[in-house]
Amino acid sequence: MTTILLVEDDERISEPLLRVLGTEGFDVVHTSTGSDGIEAVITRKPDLMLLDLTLPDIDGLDVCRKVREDRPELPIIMLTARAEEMDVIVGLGAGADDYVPKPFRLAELVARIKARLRVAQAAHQMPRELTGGPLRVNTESRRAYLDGQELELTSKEFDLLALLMSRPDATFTREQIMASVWDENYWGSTRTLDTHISTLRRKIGDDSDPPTLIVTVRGVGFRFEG
Amino acid sequence: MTTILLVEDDERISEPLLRVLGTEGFDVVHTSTGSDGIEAVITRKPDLMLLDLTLPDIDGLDVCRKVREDRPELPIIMLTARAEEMDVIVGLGAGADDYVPKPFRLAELVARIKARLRVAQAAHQMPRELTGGPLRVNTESRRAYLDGQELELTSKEFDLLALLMSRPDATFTREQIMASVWDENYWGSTRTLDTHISTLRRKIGDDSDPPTLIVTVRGVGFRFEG
DNA sequence: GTCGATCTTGAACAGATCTTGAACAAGGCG
DNA sequence: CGCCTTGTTCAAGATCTGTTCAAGATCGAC
Repeated sequence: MTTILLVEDDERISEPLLRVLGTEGFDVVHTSTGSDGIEAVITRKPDLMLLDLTLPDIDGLDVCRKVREDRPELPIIMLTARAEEMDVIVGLGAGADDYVPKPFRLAELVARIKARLRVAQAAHQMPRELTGGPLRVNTESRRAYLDGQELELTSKEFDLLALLMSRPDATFTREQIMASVWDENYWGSTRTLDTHISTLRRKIGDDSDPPTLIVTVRGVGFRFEG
Repeated sequence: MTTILLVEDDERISEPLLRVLGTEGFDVVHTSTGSDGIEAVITRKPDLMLLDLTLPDIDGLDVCRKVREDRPELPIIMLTARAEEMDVIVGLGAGADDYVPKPFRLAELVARIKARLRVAQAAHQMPRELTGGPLRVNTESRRAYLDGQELELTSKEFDLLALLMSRPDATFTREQIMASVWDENYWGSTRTLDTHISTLRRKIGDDSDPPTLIVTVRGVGFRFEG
């Protein structure tokens, strides 16, 4: 569950926001003051923070800096009263990730929130892990594991497995696979692909008959089933 | 000098933008088509990319994805014709860092550009001290230690080791290493890299067979395992 | 310019990896 | 069932890759 912290004292803004974010499936924590907001960052560990620039107690920029000390990676979106203020904020370099001038369209803010969350996620789980069945594949380190134990795959075998596992349950045609794992215009008119599928199946322990992990789609290609 | 690449075919938008960005002290490269844009990313090495969603040749989203393959860290700001399109873009997850709906205030766009550059810079700062296994590397003093004892590394050897250790367990392709330690467009079609890996391994005492610190990923490149 | 350090290059080797064809198995269709 | 097509497996050999060495080129300090 994704938790969003909203620090905003103006109810005319917070009320509709809470409603929309709720329907979008987010878990929303709301505070009206900066100090409560800082506390909530620690206690509620939000995935993203929406921060009003003008708060009754502490300046939003100071809240931002304070939060940055503890959670430098937390995505923070600043809500500013006027677009002109953005220059100032950026100049001050408080460390917000995004700035949305009020008034804003709710859909736009939601889009920005999702964009920010996606970027944060991408940056954090940089090791792109593909899992399916007993297999785990890390495309960054180029290692593959069967039941937690590392497999010794060759380059082609790894590419092949990673491709199939990138879209589990999707059937890849032989042409697609050749174009992706081999060269775009390579045309080994032979049994090359089958041989690799064969050794790969053996290495990943897919020895039932017919195989259950890498499934043959006769006349078309292959499919990975997690 | 900070270089910004603007990919935009509509002159009513690009013309004022070029002017403002120029006065802001940026070095601006302008292309009108997506394919020229992709080329400019490689040849001009921009620090940030402004990308129109609708281009005469390639869809802006495809340009974005293509660029992401080579330069995953390049900040990309998408210019979208209408705010409503943002939802779509975000949903498609092409990997832009920010989305600015047209029409936009120039000051706001400039603010966003500066914010994005600041974030990118902060994220890029290499940690001064890298450790892994018996090795410790200080990128500031450019010294490396093996079990606390200083190593005598040449410049290339140091860069190579620092690069590999900057992301332990990540496999770097030969191309990535050459682009990073040597020049972007250097193409020593020879065994240069291997020779350096070889001497580096000897110096860091990685003499088991196969080596355990700098691991060969056959057909791809190398990986540091701490 | 000279000298030493560093970097690059090509050759030779070892070994891993890939490809190929053949033989066989399995499915599809009349 | 018989025939054709398609997929699987195997072993052999071709090809590709990485390692190391030694020599030559280049660079930088003096």
